[in-house]
Amino acid sequence: MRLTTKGKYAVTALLDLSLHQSGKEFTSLSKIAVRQDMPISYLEQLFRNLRKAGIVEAARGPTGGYRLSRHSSEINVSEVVASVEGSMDATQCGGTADCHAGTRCLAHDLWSELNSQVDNFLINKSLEDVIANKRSSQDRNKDLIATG
Amino acid sequence: MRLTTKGKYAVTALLDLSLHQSGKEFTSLSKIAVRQDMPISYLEQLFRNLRKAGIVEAARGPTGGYRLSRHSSEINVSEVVASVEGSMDATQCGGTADCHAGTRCLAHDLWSELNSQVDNFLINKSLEDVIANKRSSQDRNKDLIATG
DNA sequence: TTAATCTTGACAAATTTAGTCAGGATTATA
DNA sequence: TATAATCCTGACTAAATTTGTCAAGATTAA
Repeated sequence: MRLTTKGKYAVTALLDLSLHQSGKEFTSLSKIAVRQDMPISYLEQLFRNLRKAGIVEAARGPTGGYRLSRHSSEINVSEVVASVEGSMDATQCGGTADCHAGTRCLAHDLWSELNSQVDNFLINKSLEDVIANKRSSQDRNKDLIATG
Repeated sequence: MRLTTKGKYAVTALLDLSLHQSGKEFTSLSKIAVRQDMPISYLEQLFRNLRKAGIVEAARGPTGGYRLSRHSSEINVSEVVASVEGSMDATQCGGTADCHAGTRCLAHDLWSELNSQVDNFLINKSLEDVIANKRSSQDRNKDLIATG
């Protein structure tokens, strides 16, 4: 089970894309790179995978860049992470249950269950959900200021 | 967030220990190594940490080995994993929320929530629980055979 | 035509994981 | 007391993975 900066960069980059996308225009990687403080050449590598996975669309040339293929409510965090770093599977055997001399190891079911927990959580989190939580916390602060 | 063979070995080794411990006797690493097909020198490294964490007790000399410090129902998987590979924290910042130019990044709350999910799950799983699940699945098979 | 973008493949540095090794300390048993 | 089985410790190494970099090309708005 691994969740590295690769997957985290991908999620954050898409959140940035989502926040700055109004309508159908494209956002360039250089803008994301500056705003989120990420190496642009690394982003290029990640967006290759995001495009292959059908999560973003690209346009070349000036005014080009990337945009989400679907609405942010239709993209979940699990598929984003999976697209750049493969399955987060926690079992030693990749689910085949041949982790110990051809049969399932003592802990196999434990890791399987952990997989389900994590998957369920991430599949049910859309990019929109993540942004909404972020907003609501900001709104709370605004309210505090507004109401003094 | 990482869960590598280090943590998985540790959990499996303790499950083995728990299964073969009747009373207060000690089990040698060489037996665990053979039964679970793990490198003994690697186990030595892991058991250092498990001992420091107060999860196992050691005895030297012939008839020596390791045993659980507490009952298997009082040892949870989270502390076992943590003792050999440190926190599984998924945030980029280690929880300090300074992941993006000194302030929290767009995804900070998401990874924090993921942490809680995983932690809650693993803290509430004792070694005994894991073994019980294993047993119950075996029992089910026995029942099938017994009832023909 | 130019410059800004994406596109692709290969490469490289840094870090982490996984595992080894040699020697020492302790202790039950013969 | 000698022996052998164990734990104990620190340092080391090899392999894998992560985290990038780089160069050259293709596309396209202005």
